[in-house]
Amino acid sequence: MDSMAIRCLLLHEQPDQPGVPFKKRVEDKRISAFDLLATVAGKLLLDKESTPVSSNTSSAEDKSKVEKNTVKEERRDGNQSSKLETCDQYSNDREFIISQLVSQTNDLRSCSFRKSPSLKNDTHFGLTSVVTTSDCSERSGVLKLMNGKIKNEMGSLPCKVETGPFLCGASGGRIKLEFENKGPIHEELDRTDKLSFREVADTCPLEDPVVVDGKPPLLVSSDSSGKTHSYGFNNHLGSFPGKRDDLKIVSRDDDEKSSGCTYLGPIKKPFRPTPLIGDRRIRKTMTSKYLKVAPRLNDVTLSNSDENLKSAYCDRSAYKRIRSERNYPFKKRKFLHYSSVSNSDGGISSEGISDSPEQSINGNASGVYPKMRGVKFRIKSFRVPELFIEIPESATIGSLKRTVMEAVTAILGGGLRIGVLLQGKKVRDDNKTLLQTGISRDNQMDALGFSLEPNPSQTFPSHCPGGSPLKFPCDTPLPLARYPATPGLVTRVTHDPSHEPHMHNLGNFVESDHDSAPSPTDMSLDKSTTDSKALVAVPAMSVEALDVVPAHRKSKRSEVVQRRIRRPFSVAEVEALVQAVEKLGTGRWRDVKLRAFDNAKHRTYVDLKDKWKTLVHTARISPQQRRGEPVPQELLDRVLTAHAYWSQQQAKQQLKQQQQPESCLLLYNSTVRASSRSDGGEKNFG
DNA sequence: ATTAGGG
DNA sequence: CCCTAAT
Repeated sequence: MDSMAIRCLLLHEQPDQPGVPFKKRVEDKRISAFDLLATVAGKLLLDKESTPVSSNTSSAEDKSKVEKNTVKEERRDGNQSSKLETCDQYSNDREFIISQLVSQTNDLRSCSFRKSPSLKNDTHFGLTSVVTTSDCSERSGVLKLMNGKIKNEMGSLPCKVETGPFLCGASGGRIKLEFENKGPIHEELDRTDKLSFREVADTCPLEDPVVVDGKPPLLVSSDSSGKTHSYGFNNHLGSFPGKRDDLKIVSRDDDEKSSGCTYLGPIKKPFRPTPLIGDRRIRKTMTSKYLKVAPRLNDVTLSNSDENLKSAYCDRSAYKRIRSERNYPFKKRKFLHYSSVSNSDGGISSEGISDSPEQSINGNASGVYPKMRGVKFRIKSFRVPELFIEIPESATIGSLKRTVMEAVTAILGGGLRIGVLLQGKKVRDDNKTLLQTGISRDNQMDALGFSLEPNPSQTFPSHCPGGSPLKFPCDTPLPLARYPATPGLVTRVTHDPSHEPHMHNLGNFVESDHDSAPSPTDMSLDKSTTDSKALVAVPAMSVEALDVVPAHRKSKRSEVVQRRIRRPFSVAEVEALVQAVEKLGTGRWRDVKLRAFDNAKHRTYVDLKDKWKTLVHTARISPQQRRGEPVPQELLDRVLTAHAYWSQQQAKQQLKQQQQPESCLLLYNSTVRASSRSDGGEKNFG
């Protein structure tokens, strides 16, 4: 019946694939789209054997051949119809795309993987497969768009749902993707975004042991308590002898202490009987507290896992919003205990960089580095980006699942790219070698991380008239701040005005958050984004969503919680701050934030408060002692004036409060008395 | 979640 | 900016 299928089409055929072709597995529905992506992504990063990719990733010729990648989905559900379409503008460096999801049923969305023009004409690789996710959520799982909507609403997200690893596929828990590439790594590994899907596919070890802990997408019944796991899926994959790489896809429990389980073999251990809805657990959190299920820092999760979706049944409104929160401030993550993961090779610590057999790297390496040394990476997991979903209460769980699947599909459909983060900064120069970049087996690799990024050029449904069901959060999560995205990389989607928060920002000057903090490396802040005053949103999955934290952190003690990047206030911001404070006073930072910085997601009320503090200080010191971008004296004067005024007001208030009690019984006269007394107080201060 | 302050 | 304490 409603079986949803994801068809992956790679334009080229891959000739030599020993063992059971990946293609086959996909076709056999043994692997989910996520798996595929995860694998691809993982391979992309890790398996560099074949990457001499040289310069022109895609020639003009190639471009011409690029097929319009589209993720089109149309659904006619009652009176709602939505269409999801990605633009076909692809940057050269984006090589793989999930362009279509093909559903076997009429209302399914289709998506297909298409490889953009290959870097090299000589290679080829192709894979035409169909992944059926039908059984994922429910037997009758259909990925048709539901009435649900995925919104970009940020605030009130009463629900937190913990989703399982794959939308379809493994049961609850996050899936970890671990790679241990034993093969040589090309020195230009950082050139990730130039890898094409083809390349990835080429190197994709089809025979890698892929074990997924969790219910098999196909043979699962949600009620199956203990045996929900692996079956089918695992078996299939497990049957593949893993040789070249040790690829482990492990899904692990989301619980705080979730200790991942890595199964190398086809057999996986039972998950603790947890209420599962289909393949995903939904946890209700009656309290508005976020579940602290942050991922371990060194994990790269490929699921919403940690991101607990807040389940919310609190929202009585017609819609329930489910928010998959992912990027949560590192702060939260830092508290995670690193329960010793029972993972196979467990150590979080150990795997840093290890020597690999030296391999001759092709010409590219140029003789600069006579001895090419390999670097070994291990990515434990990737996380899926944040999604906001809105769906009618009347919707069924099944539709919910489908909606989520849809959302994810939409994201994936846009294509992903890999980002490399070093010391929290994005390494954009794809041509640098690892060594040049500072990634060598000798260094700590402390801050090396990878991230899945949305395809920049992708345009999400935001444009769809009538509001598309998919929306991405307009705010940019903190992570972004930490890992400043390359302006160019961040997809900026024009917001749907209807969802735009009140903009009474004084003068609206506060540039929405161009989150990409001007990082030193990125002075090329393209004007394009800067120019347009239009509010832009960064697709949820943008950058950070998929943050990947270094798999090899020192883990010692320093869960080095990276500090937020410094973002000096611009004069315009100071102006807005001053104006807001003049009006609201110094004790209402939250209001100040809302009023003047509502669009600047990276400015928290605490930041504003701190800024005010420094402004006051700055205003008091001599101009010579001031540093940074000079703030107009006029503004500083206003700061002092406002500060003095509000300090006085505050004092008055305190006086009142001290006096109020006395007259509290005199309801009738209290006001009069209080005011008269306060007047007196005012004089004292004045 | 906010506010206030010290660091 | 971060961190805490107190709301």
